Amino acid sequence: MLRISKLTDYAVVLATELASGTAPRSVTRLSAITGIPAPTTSKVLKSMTRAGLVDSVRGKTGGYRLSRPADRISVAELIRAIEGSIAVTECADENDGYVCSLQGDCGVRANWQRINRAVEEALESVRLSDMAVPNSPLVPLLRSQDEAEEKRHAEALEVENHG
Amino acid sequence: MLRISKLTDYAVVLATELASGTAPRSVTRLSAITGIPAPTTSKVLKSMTRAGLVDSVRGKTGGYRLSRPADRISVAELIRAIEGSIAVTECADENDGYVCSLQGDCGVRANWQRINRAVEEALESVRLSDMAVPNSPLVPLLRSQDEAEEKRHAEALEVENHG
DNA sequence: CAAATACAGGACTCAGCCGGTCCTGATTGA
DNA sequence: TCAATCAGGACCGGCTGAGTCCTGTATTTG
Repeated sequence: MLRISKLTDYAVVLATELASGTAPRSVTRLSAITGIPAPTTSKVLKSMTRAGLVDSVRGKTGGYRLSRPADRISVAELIRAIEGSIAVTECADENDGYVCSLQGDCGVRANWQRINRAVEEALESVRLSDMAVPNSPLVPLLRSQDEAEEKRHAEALEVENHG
Repeated sequence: MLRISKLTDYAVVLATELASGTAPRSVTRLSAITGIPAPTTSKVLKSMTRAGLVDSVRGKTGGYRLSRPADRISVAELIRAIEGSIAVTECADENDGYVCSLQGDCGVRANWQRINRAVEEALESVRLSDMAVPNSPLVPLLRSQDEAEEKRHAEALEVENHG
């Protein structure tokens, strides 16, 4: 799993759609285009508005439009808009006043926080404009040659064990 | 959010503990050490056993122990052991026979899959042995200087909008 | 001004699953 | 044989994710 919510997925789809024009489009319209149920579409867009990612225009010719160019909106921001903060583990949420019920000094905690940062930064680097392109060269996460090599090794081992 | 489950967190904690020795340790023992409730500890270890990450030994002197050296077990494997597959979005799950209810050719889908891969590879590169060390230099995910620069820029903008 | 169209902001519901417990075997060491 | 241990379920309660709906407010248009 390691899931992001369905609503977040919708947010990305809607944002991608909005990226294709500048005139505000209504919930009804966007719902029809994307296939996302109207009330849900509305709900998602409201969250995005509060997060400052889209602007809303009321009245007869109103609707929603991106508040910034698509290359200035990151996937991480979209996730945050819908889900609050990005925290892989409860104890990795740096904003939260969470107290761990397990043994006090589990060194694991600090490491989760770093993994979390890593994931967050990866998502930060993917922009809405990248998502709009069907096969853009996204996030070249693999770092060095040798790390890739080690990885392949680990995967090979794993196959042995699973197969 | 973008959460992994609490159980997965437990799995990492337990595995980390197991990494500190080779003799099998019982659920009771591990529960006492980690602070994780015994039945839950048992449940998690059973999943890990099925996934081939730990070996179980029955009988009076039985218990659990790692099936491999800690540097041969990745965080990704632990996650998979508990949560099945690693899939950021439902539609990004390559194993699943999921049919998207939205409009047919959303280019977003392929991109989610790639983000997913990126995250998965990042988690694959983090090993249990890394988690055991309080402050190991984990996943240097940031790639190039300029990307980091652009990121900072985006964050600055975001602060403006939130403040 | 009045009507129609849109968004804003909640309250509300329903289902799924996560976290947790417990029970009944099977296995093994003493 | 007895006690300790794991195996494999069933089971349950509560949270929250996904979705709907209702009331209010803003804006355009005739």
